[in-house]
Amino acid sequence: MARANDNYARIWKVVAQIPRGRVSTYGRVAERAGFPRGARLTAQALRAAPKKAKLPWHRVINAQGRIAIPKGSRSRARQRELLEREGVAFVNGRVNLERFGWQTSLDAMLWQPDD
DNA sequence: GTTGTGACGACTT
DNA sequence: AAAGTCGCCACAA
Repeated sequence: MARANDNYARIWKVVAQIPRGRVSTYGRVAERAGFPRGARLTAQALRAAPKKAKLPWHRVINAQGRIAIPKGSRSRARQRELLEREGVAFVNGRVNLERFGWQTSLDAMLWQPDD
């Protein structure tokens, strides 16, 4: 039987693959890690992620293109900073997933650094 | 063992 | 557009 920690590890592995300047969602990360409906697992895994792992945790946002961390939290503002620093634009507090969403297959084909 | 909760998300009212 | 409902997974009480 797989322990919880093993599941976290699978999530972390996927998160680590998100390229700089791109974002993914909790649901899509979970899906790619083998948990078709495990969006919440991704959230758990990221909260539990050791700093030592140096994961690009900030590249994971919700399916609405919004930062999911509760307002008022310190990391919330930090996540936005880190993303904007990578060139991810926020419009009305939202990221356009069409543009910045990490699409593994399409990435190789149509991702242009400029746009 | 049960219950409530959440950095979620798809669907239905 | 907004508010419920339900499925999912781990965790705390």
